[in-house]
Amino acid sequence: MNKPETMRNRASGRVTLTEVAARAGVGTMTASRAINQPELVSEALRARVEQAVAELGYVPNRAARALASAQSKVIVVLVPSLSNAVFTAVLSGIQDALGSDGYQILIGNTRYSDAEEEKLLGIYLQSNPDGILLSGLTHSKRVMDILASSKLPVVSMMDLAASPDALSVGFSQLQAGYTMTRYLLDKGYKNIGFMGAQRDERTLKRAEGYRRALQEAGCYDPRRETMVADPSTVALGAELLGRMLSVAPECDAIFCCNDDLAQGAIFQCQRRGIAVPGQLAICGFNDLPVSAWMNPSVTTIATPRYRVGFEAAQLLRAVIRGEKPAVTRIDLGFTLMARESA
Amino acid sequence: MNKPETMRNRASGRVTLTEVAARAGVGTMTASRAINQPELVSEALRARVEQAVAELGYVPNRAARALASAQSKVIVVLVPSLSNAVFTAVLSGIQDALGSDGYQILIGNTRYSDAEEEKLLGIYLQSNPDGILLSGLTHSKRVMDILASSKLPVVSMMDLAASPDALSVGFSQLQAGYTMTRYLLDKGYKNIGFMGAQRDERTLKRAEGYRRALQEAGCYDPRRETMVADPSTVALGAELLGRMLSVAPECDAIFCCNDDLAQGAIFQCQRRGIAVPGQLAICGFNDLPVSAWMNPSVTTIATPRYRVGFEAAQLLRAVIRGEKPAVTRIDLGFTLMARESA
DNA sequence: CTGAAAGCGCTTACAG
DNA sequence: CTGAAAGCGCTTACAG
Repeated sequence: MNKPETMRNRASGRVTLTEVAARAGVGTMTASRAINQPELVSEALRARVEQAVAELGYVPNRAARALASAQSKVIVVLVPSLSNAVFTAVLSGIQDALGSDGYQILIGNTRYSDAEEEKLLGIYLQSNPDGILLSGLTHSKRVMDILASSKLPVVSMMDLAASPDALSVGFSQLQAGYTMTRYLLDKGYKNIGFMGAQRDERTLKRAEGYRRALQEAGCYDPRRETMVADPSTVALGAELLGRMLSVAPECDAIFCCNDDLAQGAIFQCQRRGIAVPGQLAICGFNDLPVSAWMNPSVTTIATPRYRVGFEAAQLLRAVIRGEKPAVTRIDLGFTLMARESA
Repeated sequence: MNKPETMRNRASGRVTLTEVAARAGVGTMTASRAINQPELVSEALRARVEQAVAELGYVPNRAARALASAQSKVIVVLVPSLSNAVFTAVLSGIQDALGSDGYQILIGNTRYSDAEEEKLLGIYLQSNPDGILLSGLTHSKRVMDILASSKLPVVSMMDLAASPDALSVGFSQLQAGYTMTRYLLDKGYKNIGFMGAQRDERTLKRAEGYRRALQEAGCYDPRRETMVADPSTVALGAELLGRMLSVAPECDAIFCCNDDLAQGAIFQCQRRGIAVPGQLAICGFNDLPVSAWMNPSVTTIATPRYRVGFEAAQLLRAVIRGEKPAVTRIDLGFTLMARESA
């Protein structure tokens, strides 16, 4: 009566659509339609199939569906960090934009490494994704090649692409760096330093904006620029402040490429008895949660990361559906938050 | 010569194993073996297949593999939050433990919601995962039912299960809450308050430890307990401090269920001119990055979240491989960090 | 509105 | 060490 052991071995042991259909007394593909396109099926039939699903505890097999339909409903997201609150906010935006649409989001953490990005991309491409969300504009040659040969739609997040052919959602990192530096100049600071970590694309662009503003004002001095490859943390901010002050004690203001650096620098000043902003002004970037509350509160650039994720996901979805987006470069801007520290 | 249009329609357009095999002049399944179990194949053959893979740019189709092998190599991870640094550290640990093994990690953010947890579980079960990593011990009846009927191996993270039949990796949240409160009592504080957010399982257990210690010492007063459902943030800590002080101005110490609450409370004290710990001692939980650096530095409990993720993933993998683990309840402990704020 | 047939791209037994 | 056949669980044309 039962199938012989060897015939059962291949099966997953789960309830299949065929069993649901049999129970409902319909064909397999009618059952499929009743579940996936209920509007194309008679009311009574839908009810019968639904009941069979419930009774049997049927769970669709996504792998089978992906294989048969050549559509995975998977979207790959690559972010450089999960410990950075900026990118977890981006992820929230993506989830909110995509979650309800049956998409599965594959999150890859590249840890600011090109090699890791290549590896993750290779692995995630095996899932035959419908589209890709990438952080930043700049990627290794191999990543660009892989992306090109995959022919998949890609949206870049956090910065604005130069070419309107590329899809991007974010704001000008360079502009933001420039704006913050201009703010410090307008406040009368002259010897303005820059502290950067990670050497990632966005930090470098902010530094470029910083440099440009100072050069225009005729007070750029490369001695006042400190850039390290380590990840951005409060501890690093504390350390870099010491380094900066020993190299360039004349600094009257420091622009930190991220808020955690600024927070660490301020804590270090407090320990050393340096008044902020009295003796030294310090500002950050991103407006992380602690910045508005600590004393002194941190002057910074608030960035629309949640919306970046949300809009990027929306844009990608539109392209996947075959729409030709009117705007390919979505500028979400940024906001200078003038507070106590600078 | 070409297949008619209608025959091609179903295909994904990607290079298949069959094409790789043809190019290498071997059978499909030999090609499969050369790729997946190269040690079972002759050196020369492996080289030929490898070359064909490279020339054609072959990317395996994960859905097809999952379907044919009834093994998805997918592991589902459900965390209650991504903005909480505790869980991003857990995720890092999981990735490090699993990443190199070909596992794909499906991350679900339940946002501290039972309904969301049920929904995510239902969706992720469609991917036929090999195992599940869950945060916490307590879940809704529906989640427990779904889990049971899935028959999948499950490891609970962050706390220790009562039963040795369940797999769990973490530490005793209750013990930790007790320990912190004992520390405050030993320092001579009598009117010790508790500030909690989220009302999640772990917060409730820490509160229970707090209560137990105070009851033993004969100085428990429910008026000094403030618990809200909102997510734990610095801003909330600042707000709750105000609330606590208006209800129970006699407080001489406050135990916050999370560091961000403690940080917010301390910032608020600074704004109100309340000396910490002179007039009011404040301590937190989890040892988040800012806590060691701010002034005053925050007395807290350091929790081994990275290792929780790492060990939980290892344990799950062992069970998936069919091993019977010697220890089903892995206690990673916690460390009291006595600093300046209490 | 409903269904039988074919096929998605791979792997599992099995045989040589 | 190597391979032809069957099948995983679903959906896509196509026909009625």
